Amino acid sequence: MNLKQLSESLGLSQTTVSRALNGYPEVREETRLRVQAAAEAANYTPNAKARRLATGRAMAIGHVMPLTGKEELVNPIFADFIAGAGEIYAREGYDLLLSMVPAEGTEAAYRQMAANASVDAVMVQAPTMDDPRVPLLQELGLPFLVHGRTGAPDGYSWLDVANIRAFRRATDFLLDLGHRKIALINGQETLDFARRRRLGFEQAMAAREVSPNAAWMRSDVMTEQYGYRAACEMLDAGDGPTAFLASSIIPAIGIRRAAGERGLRIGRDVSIICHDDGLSYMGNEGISAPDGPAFTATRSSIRAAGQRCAEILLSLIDNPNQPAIQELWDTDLSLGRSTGPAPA
Amino acid sequence: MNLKQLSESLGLSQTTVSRALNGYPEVREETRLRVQAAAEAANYTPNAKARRLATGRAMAIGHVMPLTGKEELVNPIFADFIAGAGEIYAREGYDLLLSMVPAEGTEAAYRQMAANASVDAVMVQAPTMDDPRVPLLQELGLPFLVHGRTGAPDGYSWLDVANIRAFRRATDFLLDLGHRKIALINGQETLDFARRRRLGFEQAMAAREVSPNAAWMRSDVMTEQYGYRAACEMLDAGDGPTAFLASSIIPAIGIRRAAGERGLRIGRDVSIICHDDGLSYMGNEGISAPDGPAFTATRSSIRAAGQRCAEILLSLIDNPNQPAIQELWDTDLSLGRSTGPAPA
DNA sequence: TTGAAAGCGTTACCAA
DNA sequence: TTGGTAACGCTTTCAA
Repeated sequence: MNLKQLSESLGLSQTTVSRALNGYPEVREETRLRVQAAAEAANYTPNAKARRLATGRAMAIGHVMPLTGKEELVNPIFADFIAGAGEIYAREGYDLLLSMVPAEGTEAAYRQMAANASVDAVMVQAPTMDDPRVPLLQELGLPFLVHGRTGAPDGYSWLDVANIRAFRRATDFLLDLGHRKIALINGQETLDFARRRRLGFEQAMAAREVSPNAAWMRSDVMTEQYGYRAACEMLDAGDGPTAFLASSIIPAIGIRRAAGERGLRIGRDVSIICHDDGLSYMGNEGISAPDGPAFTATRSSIRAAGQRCAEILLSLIDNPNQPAIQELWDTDLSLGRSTGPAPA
Repeated sequence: MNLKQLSESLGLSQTTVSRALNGYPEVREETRLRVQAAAEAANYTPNAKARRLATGRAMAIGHVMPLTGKEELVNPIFADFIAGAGEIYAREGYDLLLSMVPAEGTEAAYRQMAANASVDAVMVQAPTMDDPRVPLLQELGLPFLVHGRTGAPDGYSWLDVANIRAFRRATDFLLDLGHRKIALINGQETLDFARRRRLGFEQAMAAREVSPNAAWMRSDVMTEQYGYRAACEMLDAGDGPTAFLASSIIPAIGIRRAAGERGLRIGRDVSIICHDDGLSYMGNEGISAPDGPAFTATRSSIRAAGQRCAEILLSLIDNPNQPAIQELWDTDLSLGRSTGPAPA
């Protein structure tokens, strides 16, 4: 059943039927109802391909996932974020176009998308301090939303979690438990969030006049190896940390392993907290078992972030000239679980 | 630049230019070259939207990822598989449409895709023994390829790894090292591959006349919790297994944790092997650190499987009436790493 | 408030 | 081997 047939069956023109179905105001209400009923009855769905051609809109959003050689894994949070965003896309009739490309190929991927107008907008994930995608997408004139921020977070739209606050809180939580010997297993500081997280950690420590041990503040690509080795070094040096604050679940798994091998029980001898809101897709995996690390960002909060990001992104398509939208989200803290008692 | 302008600039008809560019045989070679050169020079790309309408083809492949409540995570292997498949799709001009939906919503998702013809074919992942998607997609007339097999693997196309052989080999490997007390941490047997893997394990054990301990053969949703608890029980019962063979990396992480907490060193006191080729997307995460579990399916082999699956799927679109294609792949074994010495 | 008709940019059929 | 032209199914402009 297509528009022509439907309109003929109603004794109306295609124009009127189209207008009625698309919510144009110049249709008599009675007509609209009649049309809607008929469309429903005939199980009519407008042909997406024809609509795309006629409107010039792709009715699709692009998600590009860069894969670097170092990455063993994809951030599990990616799935929740996409699930949330995809829900909104589907509701609004948009498709989600995914391309996973080698990191070197991302620019080409975006250019391709722009060239053949296969997407109406793009979601940008895991931004670096000086992310080249921002100027690129501006040049291409493709609407985009950054999940996270770059070093110069102006002139474009983003949604970010309050990383400084999240890490200040997480650190406070450990301090409240009596921990003083806290290690920070952070991501690379070329990523905006890593810098902010360190700041939050430092602020919380300073507020209690606890000086952080420089040897316990690490910053690297967040692999399990990294977490494992860092924890081994710290724990084997004697008088090691009683708590670890990790920037992702991946190194936290390594930390847990290092602790386990030394007979240290998580939640008893050593505490691990990790915060992973999906801003980093660098070698992350995830796990949130009881007795494992406590999280400061939950699956549902990440899904909600995905939804909100999608909403903003879609609104950007319709109003390309509006001022940039910038939203700072507070983290959905779910601490207090298995983080271990205070040291004596 | 569109076809009309290009053809006018060449003094040819749109028809001829279109034919030249699309490799139709009835074009004089000289003409074709001239057209191709002009297209190149003008940086002409056919408008995908118009082409879709004219041909009726969506030029897109659907990947539906069901999310169940139980899943904490997405299989990391999913990324490699998609990256491989996406490479082929991109090369052939196809888009990858991803939808992550709650498990209950998958049927609706497929019906939607079929109804508005938004995809030309569908990739089916993680099939169960009696997967309803197979008859559904047959009913919908949507070409599809199953990665894995259902219990009745006939009448449709699939690509699967030789699970029996993979597990026979992995078990042999452990037996060769001298292990006799081997635990099998398997997935649910509603999944075809889990049954096959058990068979492979049993065959290898039987061939050496080692009788498996029934208490050490587990089958469940592959979460870390599951692996952790199973390993705890086995290790705490006294005279526990010296080696674990896991059906996914997720439970392997739990096993490793249980071992660590008991002061057992992986690769010294206990061996862990896991095989994860991406056939299960149920709560999997992945990790392949040295000194961690050894894998019997590597990232590159999974990527290759993704590529091959994509090739087959695309070929199915063009020849809808050909007999079903069924390919059984051998696993790219990468054993021999950190699996631990034989017990005394 | 409704309708006729002109796009949108291809592909594909039928003639030449 | 090439060209004219009718689809493809919608949206949108212009008239009524």
